[in-house]
Amino acid sequence: MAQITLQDLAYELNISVSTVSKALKGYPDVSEKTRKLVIELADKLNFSPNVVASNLRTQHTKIIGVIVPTIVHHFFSNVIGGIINEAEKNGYMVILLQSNEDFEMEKKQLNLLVQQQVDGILISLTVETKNFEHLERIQQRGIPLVMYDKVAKAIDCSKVIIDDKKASYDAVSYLIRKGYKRIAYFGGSMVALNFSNRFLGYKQALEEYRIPFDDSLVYICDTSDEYNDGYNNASELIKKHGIIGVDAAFAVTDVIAVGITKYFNTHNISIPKDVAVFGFSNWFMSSVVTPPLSTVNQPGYEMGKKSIEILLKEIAQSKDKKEIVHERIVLPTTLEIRQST
Amino acid sequence: MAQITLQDLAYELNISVSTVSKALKGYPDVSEKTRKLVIELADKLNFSPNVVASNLRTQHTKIIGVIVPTIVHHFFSNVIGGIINEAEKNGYMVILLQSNEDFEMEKKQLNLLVQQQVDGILISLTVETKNFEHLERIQQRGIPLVMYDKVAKAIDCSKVIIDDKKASYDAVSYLIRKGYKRIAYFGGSMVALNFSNRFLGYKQALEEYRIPFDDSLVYICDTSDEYNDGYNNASELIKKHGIIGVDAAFAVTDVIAVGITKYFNTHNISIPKDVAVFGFSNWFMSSVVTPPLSTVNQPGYEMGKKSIEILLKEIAQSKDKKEIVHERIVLPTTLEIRQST
DNA sequence: TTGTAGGCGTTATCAC
DNA sequence: GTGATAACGCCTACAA
Repeated sequence: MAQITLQDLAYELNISVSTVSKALKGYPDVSEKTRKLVIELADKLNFSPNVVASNLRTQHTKIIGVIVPTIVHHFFSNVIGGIINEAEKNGYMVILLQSNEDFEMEKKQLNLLVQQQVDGILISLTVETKNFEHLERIQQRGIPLVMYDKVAKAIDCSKVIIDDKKASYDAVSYLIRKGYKRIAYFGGSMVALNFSNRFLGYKQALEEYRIPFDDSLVYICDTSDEYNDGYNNASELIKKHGIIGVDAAFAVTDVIAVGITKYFNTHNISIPKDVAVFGFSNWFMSSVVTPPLSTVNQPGYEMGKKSIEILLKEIAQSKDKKEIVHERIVLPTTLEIRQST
Repeated sequence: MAQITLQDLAYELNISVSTVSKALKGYPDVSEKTRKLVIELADKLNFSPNVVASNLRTQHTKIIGVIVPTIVHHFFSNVIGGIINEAEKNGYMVILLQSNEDFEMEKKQLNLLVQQQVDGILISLTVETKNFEHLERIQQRGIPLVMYDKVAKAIDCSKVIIDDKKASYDAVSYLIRKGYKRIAYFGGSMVALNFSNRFLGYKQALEEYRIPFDDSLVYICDTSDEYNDGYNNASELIKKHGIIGVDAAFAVTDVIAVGITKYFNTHNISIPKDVAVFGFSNWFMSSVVTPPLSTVNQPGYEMGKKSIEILLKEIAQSKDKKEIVHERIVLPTTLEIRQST
């Protein structure tokens, strides 16, 4: 079934293609009568404009590219939801790509997006990303770029993040103020900036409240199997310190915290009486485990929404050749206190 | 920063545009020497072909459109993951749209995808979708269309689904064989085909094992607040039947089941001793609640993967003008038996 | 082996 | 108010 084009309409009505085009786009300089005629026929024939032709002509695609480390992830799927909803409201569509935390993939995908002539790019970096030439190349091309969640300091562009250090500082301070003194830390690979910042927040809180930092309370979990690693490390923790050597555990993700919870629950360690547990992210799950988990509320949807808002603004600015000023948005996190602390 | 084009390369090398094009695309009829020259220069200048121009010319975009009811949903984000991974492996990109269970949105989005000249469309229908003209129009246009999860019988296209009726029949049969006789049903709106099928499976199992169907054991939960509605309906259930009038609850989603679990846990009703609980979907969460939930394993990733495999096949067939034969894939579900039953 | 030329469907400029 | 014409950047017969 051949697509029907402006030409077909023009031919049918015995007018020129340009008039048809103008009529359809509501240009003022076409008579009411012909406009009606055109629109009627277009409707009747179910005309659907070919946007790739239009894109070629107008030099923009109304498509934005989004790269995300992993889609199947409560936080990121929220981000994506925020991005897509907001994009659509503004007449943009989203091409979604998943880097799987693979640096080479990230580079390749950025190229694909460039070739696709996307109007802008939203990216959360992989953990591996230490070299930023591919990102610089995007900027040299003049394609607006906004980073979210996992960002690169070295690149001068708008960024939307949370303050990981502060968030974990807040959580740990809360624990301390509640009277907990021996607070274990369950982290993820320090290679990831987010995680190392959360560690910094942990240490800062200890310091500020003059609680000695104890290396033996720090456990690093494998991020690819957080639940079981949380469980196993909780077991290690208790083996080493017993129930009296530790009174709280701060985990850097909810899944780790849930693993810890599981271990405690199955080994007659009462939460929070024997040991309190604090998570990070506020996944739905954290509200339904027993006991419900105190956690850091990480605003994924807002992060997506804000990111694309900024991107869209920069796209507009760059089209108008206005100077674009980069923003750095730090979204507030809050503590969701439940029964585990 | 102006994009660099084939013309620029041609000019620079003093050869024709078509030779450059051929060289870049590895055509056999260009000399080794010029090919090298071209590729070198392209690399040096960081040339990136404009695929929208190419798309216009070749009449395909290597983009497929995906419409999903909701992104922030464990099952669907798995589906999306499967789609995107498989698409990328085959050189396709994905435009992701979210219908939010809104029929008008669905129609509009389908139009957007048509205008965008996507090579194919993957869709899971909204609950509201009772009229299928918009889908027929897609097919009239000759755009390959595959439906997954929520499909329309009336439309003749490939479909990838699970057998909801059988899955719930299996679950309930399992309960019966385990000795449970008073099995409550916690469903979702019967307007949704998936849910009404699950209800049918429930009834079929009862029938087959000659257990009388009892209306008062059926509870319909509000799908927009499953957790609380599961909780509240569990309360209703116990209010009406007490602990002796019911010995199991089959819920049509894991979230409902978790709500039920919560109610039982907080009201000293022992799972599974007093009442067993069975869920549906096998979200991660179901494995970490207390007690771990028996549930139906619903293969989201595979559904996405299979859907796009079929779509890609049909795209190829339609390009080759081969006759395309529609498939109907019913992905197997399994029972994940844990400690709640 | 290389080049010429036409066209994909739309939009924008400029004449009429 | 309308229409002719020239791009946008690439691909591909076909010709040289």
